[in-house]
Amino acid sequence: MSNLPSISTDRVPTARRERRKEARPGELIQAALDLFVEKGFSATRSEEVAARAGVSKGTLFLYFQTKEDLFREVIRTRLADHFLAWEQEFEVFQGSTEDMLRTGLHTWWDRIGNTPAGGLTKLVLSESHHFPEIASYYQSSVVQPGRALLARILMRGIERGEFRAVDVPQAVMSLVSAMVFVMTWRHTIVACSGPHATDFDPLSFLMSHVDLIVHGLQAHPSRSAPLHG
Amino acid sequence: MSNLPSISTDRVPTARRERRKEARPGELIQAALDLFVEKGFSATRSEEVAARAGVSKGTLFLYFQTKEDLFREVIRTRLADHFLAWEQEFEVFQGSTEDMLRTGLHTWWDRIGNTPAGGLTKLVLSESHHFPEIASYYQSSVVQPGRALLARILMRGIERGEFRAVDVPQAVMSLVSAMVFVMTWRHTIVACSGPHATDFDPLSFLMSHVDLIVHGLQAHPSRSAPLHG
Amino acid sequence: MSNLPSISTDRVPTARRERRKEARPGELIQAALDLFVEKGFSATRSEEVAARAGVSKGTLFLYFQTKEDLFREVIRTRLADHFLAWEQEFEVFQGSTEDMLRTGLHTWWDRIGNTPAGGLTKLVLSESHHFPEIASYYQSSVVQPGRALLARILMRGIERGEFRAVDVPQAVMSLVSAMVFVMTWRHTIVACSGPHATDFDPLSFLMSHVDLIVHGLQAHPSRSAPLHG
Amino acid sequence: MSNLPSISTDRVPTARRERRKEARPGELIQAALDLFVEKGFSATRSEEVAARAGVSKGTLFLYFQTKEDLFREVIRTRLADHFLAWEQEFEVFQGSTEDMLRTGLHTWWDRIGNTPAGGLTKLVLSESHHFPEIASYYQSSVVQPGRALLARILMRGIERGEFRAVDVPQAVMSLVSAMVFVMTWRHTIVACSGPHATDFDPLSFLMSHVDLIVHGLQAHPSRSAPLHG
DNA sequence: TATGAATGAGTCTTCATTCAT
DNA sequence: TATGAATGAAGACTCATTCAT
Repeated sequence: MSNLPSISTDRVPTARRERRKEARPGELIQAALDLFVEKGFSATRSEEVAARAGVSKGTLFLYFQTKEDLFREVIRTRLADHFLAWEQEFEVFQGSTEDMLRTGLHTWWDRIGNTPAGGLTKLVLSESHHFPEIASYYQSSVVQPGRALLARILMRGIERGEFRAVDVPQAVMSLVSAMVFVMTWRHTIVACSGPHATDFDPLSFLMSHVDLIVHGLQAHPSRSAPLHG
Repeated sequence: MSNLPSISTDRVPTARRERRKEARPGELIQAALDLFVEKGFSATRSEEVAARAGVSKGTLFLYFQTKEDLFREVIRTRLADHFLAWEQEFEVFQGSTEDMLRTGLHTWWDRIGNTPAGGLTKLVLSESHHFPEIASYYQSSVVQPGRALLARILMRGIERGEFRAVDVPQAVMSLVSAMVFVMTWRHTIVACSGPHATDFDPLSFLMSHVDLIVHGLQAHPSRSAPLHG
Repeated sequence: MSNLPSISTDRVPTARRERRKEARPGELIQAALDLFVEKGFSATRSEEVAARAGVSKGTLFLYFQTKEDLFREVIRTRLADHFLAWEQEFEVFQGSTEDMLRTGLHTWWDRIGNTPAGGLTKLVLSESHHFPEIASYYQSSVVQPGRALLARILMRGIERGEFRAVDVPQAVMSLVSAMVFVMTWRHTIVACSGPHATDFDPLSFLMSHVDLIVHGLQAHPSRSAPLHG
Repeated sequence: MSNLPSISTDRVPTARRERRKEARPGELIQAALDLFVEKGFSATRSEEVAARAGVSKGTLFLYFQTKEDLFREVIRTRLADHFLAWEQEFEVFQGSTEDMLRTGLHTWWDRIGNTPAGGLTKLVLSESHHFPEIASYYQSSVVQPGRALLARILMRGIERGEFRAVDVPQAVMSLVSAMVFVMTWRHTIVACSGPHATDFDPLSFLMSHVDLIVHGLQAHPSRSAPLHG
């Protein structure tokens, strides 16, 4: 691996050491995400994160000033940075707003909710007393953009005459509450109760929830109801 | 049950000191509830709890084996013991199931959600990694009874023809998610963001949420909705 | 020892535990002084201090908030608190001011310079970069009072016509410099060079220094010189 | 000695890079001196020294085995090597010994005391616990030569009948103490107290000190003293 | 020669819990 | 019952030094 053809220039950053430098942060963030979600933020020792990423304690602090910083980066790369893509997908979506909501939540579940990243929300809640700045960062970089995106979807429905002119921010929260809830549930009750947790399937709950919300939102609820009866 | 007026018990506390002895656990639990909610569980030192209750550190451990034990007792006396009363109120309720839902959530908000006890849910979530047993206990003594109570209400609505025959457990969760959400929100985002948190009023959100859910639940949605009455 | 006659009241703080509480701070300060002077402040681990005082690490922090705090207390009790007594001795001194100076420095050498406390000055110098507040504290609680006391002595000499009307603050510094010097020397050069340090006796240097300050080097300094020729 | 104009040495550095190679140690030493004095020895990270000298961390360790080595070299090149020149100046001095003392201290102040090199003494004191060898080295290569030089001056005064036949080594120390004192003071108290440190001017103190040493405090010291002339 | 990524030893402080009184 | 002095485990972060390139 370190014997790449030395054809081109004599000082190309090809060496193992060089390549690691670019890969390290991502490896550390991945290790941190897994361990934080698995054991909690405070309960995870920074040395464990380093060890799982295959480096020593000191190396971790070469890339992240503090453990809190690492946490912030995990949130940024695993949650906050997704919004740009989502907003673009929103722009090009064709179809009914009801479908949009279902597709949106389904996609979110696949990409976030049902992945380790879904555990971050609970971590932020758990550590908000100890690390208020993290909670603040999460609020501004994840919650606000998320609410804004959902609000645009609901307004699209209202503008197109698909939905009633309900209080959009409140309705957004009705959706957010379900998303937060399934993430929290998965990493609390399920993690503790184990097997009999099968009486609650997050994705099917999300779809039922959207169903309920949409029926509640519909401008002409009578016709469409049979679709999901 | 042990909090009945002390008329017929076998230990009538005559002396002042005697009375303190019996009151101690309650005073400690109250102090613990307030401090845990205010500062978080791990951030609250046992000595602080003792001090607020007016006793010394050692005395706290005379009544509760560990800090975790104290936490469990707080949950039991401040949350779990409420369900008996609620179930009785449910039996005698007269009126539409929609009213019942609104009244129920409103009452819950006044008695639990908007009191320090409402902060316990977030504490349980936050500490579930450290104390899975407490999460389990909360699940069986608070969540399950709560879900059962809400399920009975929804089934009442369906039986009386007021609601569609939706998936009851899922719909219950749609309600639970909002309740959990407002409690969590109050003690996380609001606590951190401060003033501009005024864009979210928990009670009005709850009512909006019920509104949305009920519209989604209604058997004949077209007639009933004076949209924002 | 713990079986003292239980005659008087039943709750006298006679017990071993009680008595220790009052003795502990002093024991810890003594242990800290010895170790700090012996090994340096930073090089002394707090656990060592505790161990030398015969207690555990935690106990140290029961009496002193931080290691820096402990340092400050060492300075206060071993240096700063002496000034009151010295000022009283100054008031009642009878005799020539030259004698006063000699007696003062001699006393200082016996009580401070030649004891472990004499090592504190060098510690303060050494740690002034890391703990500027300590240097500040030392400056205001030791240096300033010390300079003030010496200034009063010199002014007494001037007022009584024994001394020339020299620049008092500067002359004070000439004395201070020697005091600081002998303390520093003892704990630096001597500590490192070992045996051949015998070419420098601090006390006799101090006396020679006073002699020089009072009489100067000049070959024809009038009448008074013969006194100490 | 090795800093003579590079005329006749056997290694004439032709290329620019070649010149850098030879200049490196000096640049690193200069950077180290400045930073050590400014921030203290242990508070200065090796990387900072390298950075200020315009090289990378690794390069520093190419020229100096350890940080302690670098410290030793700073002392050698910036202090120890001055004595040769001073001794030559001593030989050719014309004038009274009192003038010689004044001139000597004044020169020392300009060339050492008032330059970054003056901070080295305090560094040696501060780090003597950690690096006793350095203190030893300083003692033999700076203190002893310094004392010897001052002793020769005093003895000149005695031989020429200008001074009393005092104990020369002790009197030397009286001068040394002031020199050490002003260097220490500048880099400790002043660095911490800031502005109001203006009540102490090192050079004027040095001159006052020489005045006192030479003339003494006495009120009637005969003809010789044009008191503040 | 020069670089800079990687290493890992070392320490203060908190606080739940105990137990002598 | 009540006290409060004492215990001791546990973990983040720095930086001199190395060595692969």
